[in-house]
Amino acid sequence: MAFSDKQATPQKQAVKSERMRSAILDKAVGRLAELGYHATSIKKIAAEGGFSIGALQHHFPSKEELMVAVVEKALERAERYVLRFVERGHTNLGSVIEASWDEQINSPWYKAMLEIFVAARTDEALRARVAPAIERYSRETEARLSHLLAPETGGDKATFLLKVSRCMLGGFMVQDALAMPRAEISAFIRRWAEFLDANLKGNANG
Amino acid sequence: MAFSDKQATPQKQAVKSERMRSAILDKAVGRLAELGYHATSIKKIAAEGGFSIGALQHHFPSKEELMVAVVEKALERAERYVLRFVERGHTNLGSVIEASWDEQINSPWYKAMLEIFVAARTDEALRARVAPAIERYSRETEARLSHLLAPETGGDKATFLLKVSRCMLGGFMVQDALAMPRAEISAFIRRWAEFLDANLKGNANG
DNA sequence: GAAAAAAATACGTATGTATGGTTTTTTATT
DNA sequence: AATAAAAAACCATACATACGTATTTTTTTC
Repeated sequence: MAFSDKQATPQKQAVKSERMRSAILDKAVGRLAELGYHATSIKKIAAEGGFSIGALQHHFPSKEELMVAVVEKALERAERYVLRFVERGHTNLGSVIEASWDEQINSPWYKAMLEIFVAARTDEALRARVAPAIERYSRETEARLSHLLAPETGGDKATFLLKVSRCMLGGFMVQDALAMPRAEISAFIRRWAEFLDANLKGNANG
Repeated sequence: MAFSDKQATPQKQAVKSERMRSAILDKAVGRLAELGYHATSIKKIAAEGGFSIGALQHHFPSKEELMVAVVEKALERAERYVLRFVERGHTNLGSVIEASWDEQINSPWYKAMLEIFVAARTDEALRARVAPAIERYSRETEARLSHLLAPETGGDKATFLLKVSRCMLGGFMVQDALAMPRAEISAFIRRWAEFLDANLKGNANG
């Protein structure tokens, strides 16, 4: 018993630590999605999350460190989402995109990531930390998808249109969706999904 | 002489005022594009522009007022740009888009507008002021373009793909272009332009 | 001399981080 | 096995700085 205690307890700290880290990240994402980058402060995250500034600083020594961690976790989630879709056999891009609009783009994690991306455009140090994660995600996901998505068309065109769709949804949310009623938004997304499928089924060039 | 002076000068104040207004807007755009929304302060604009905070406050009583003015002027410029293109007879969307990437999306005015859009997502008051301008721009531009762009296809599909392109370029700049070498960026844009033209020349369904 | 424009300063608030102290968990010693 | 030392996790406060705006004063235009 004493023996097993000594072997079991050494993980207690690591578990607690990981739990706190995760809680901080969740709160950070919530605040970023709701308030935006420039209104999301370390103090607000701590206060609203119920943990101290000291604890936050211990796990993420600076705001930059925290933001990088958010992006990395958000990209992991996005990667898992797309792969899960494809591995289930949904090879038509249209339905993937239409579902992504609700479940991905409009999720707190994506919105938080977007805030950080925009901040990174004008923050050299932040961009240098974030860019590799984006690049890796983009490369790996596309490589894995290229032979899974619509294999009869070679996958190349599908991969291209997936990237286009990703950009399109992101830009749409930032620009147009800001001033558009819900019904129009989903109609627009649906039309794009239909356009995609029609374009991928018909021919194999591209 | 005194008489002619009195008649010539009554516009002096209005001219000066307009000049100052325009100078402030230009500096604001420059700072927004370079530093981002949260690092663009009234004080920095004033200091770097060489005018006092009082002058700035006189023309734009609040930061929100200034941001709204930037968006309105930016949208005017964007509208003029597209219309000029089409009125010159460039009816193939691909070339419009390819040129837009360099001349529009990567211009300070667009970058500044994007910063404000993103800020507006989480700033209810700002969004309420900005949304009508976006909506008007979107509506009017598309209405005027729908019968000018690729009229043989009915214009509807072309208008749709123009909107898609706008969103795509915006999202691309925010997300992917952040971590992409220049050569890859322009290759991607070119491929999209070619895809557009192929898609609009071939058939008229959509 | 009245009005508009521009300037200067002051105020309250919030930010990110550095610092020093407390508690909890782990490791080492006996 | 018990306990002391070390390390990791957590906490509270202080500091320098920057923000947007309100206020008051000066200058320019009419």
